[in-house]
Amino acid sequence: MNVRTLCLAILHFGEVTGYEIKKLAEDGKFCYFIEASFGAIYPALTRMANEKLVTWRSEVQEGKPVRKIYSITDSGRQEFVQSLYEEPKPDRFKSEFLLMMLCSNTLDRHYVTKLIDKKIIELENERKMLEGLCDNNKSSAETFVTGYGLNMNKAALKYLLEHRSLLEDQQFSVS
Amino acid sequence: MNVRTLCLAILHFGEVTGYEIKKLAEDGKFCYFIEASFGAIYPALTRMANEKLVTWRSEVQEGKPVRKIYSITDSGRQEFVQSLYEEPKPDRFKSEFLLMMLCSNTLDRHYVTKLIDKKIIELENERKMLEGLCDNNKSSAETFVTGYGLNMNKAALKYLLEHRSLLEDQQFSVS
DNA sequence: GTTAGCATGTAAACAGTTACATGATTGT
DNA sequence: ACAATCATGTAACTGTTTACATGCTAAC
Repeated sequence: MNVRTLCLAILHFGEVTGYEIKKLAEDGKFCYFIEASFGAIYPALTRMANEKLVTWRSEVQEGKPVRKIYSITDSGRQEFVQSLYEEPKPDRFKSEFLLMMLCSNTLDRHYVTKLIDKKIIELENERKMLEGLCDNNKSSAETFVTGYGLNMNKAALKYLLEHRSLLEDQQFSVS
Repeated sequence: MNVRTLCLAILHFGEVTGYEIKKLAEDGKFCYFIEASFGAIYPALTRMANEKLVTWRSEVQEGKPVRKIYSITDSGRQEFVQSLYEEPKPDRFKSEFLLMMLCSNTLDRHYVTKLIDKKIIELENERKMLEGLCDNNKSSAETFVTGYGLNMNKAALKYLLEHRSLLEDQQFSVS
């Protein structure tokens, strides 16, 4: 997976601007794929427009910058669907929080509690976001994917609440 | 998180070779942090040895290559613990599988079934690996972290089994 | 008055991947 | 025979991040 494929994937579901791609990959419906910065998205879109995988039109708005609205072309869609038949890389869950928890006995006890509290709030906010997404699903595939994320989120939250004492009641080393 | 911090984190828990760091970050106890290739790990260790954050000794083995066993130094440990007090980046779950499922109605029905079956086997293998890790935990922090991973794995597996019909019973587009 | 959101884009710098090189042993 | 495991390392390449540039609106 790279920024190119991410853009094609989002464009496969409808017209968007570069700015919207960023938002959708960050928070929205497409948050399970990769993160991408503007410095990666805009050049990718420009290159793909040259290669005729996407096209765009300008939309002038009053008091706001011009929007470049991108659409996927037939050859773009073809390349995208073809990429779906390539061997998927294994799923990965990565967490700096878990590294901190693994080393929690070398940290300050109150800092650990603060980190856990913050993580709980983060998970609750993510849950609200995901529940919002679930409400306006169109297809059963969308229901499956947003449901998957919500399921993982709830599992993490439940585990944290039930097992945080394992970390907070341990022996802390003095520094 | 970068390769440097990953190496320091693993060395914080004991002496290892570059080769072992790769394995531990791939499959082992440290699989929740980042993936790193040999081409990233070896130069990182060499650089950190120059900076006196780590040291190493050679171990000659018969019929096998020489092993360079790395240890963390006091200043290495100091830098590492300090990095644990920096704001953690949000956790992320990334999955090419979910992208495929999101687009499953444009794929071949049998291919979708095959992908789900493969994912189930992958999750079961991961579960066995994690259960192996859980058995030889030393601290409650380790118990917490391996338990977290196992909990997420089980939640994913359960969801997949209960909801796969959502994908397999949908209307597929003809190509 | 400052921050955040909307919106696009460039260019230098960097981190990390991929491919290659080497070589013995063990398993299929 | 061939692939896999153990084990270290280099170098070219590439993809991406970070920082900068621009500018208007709305909220706090």
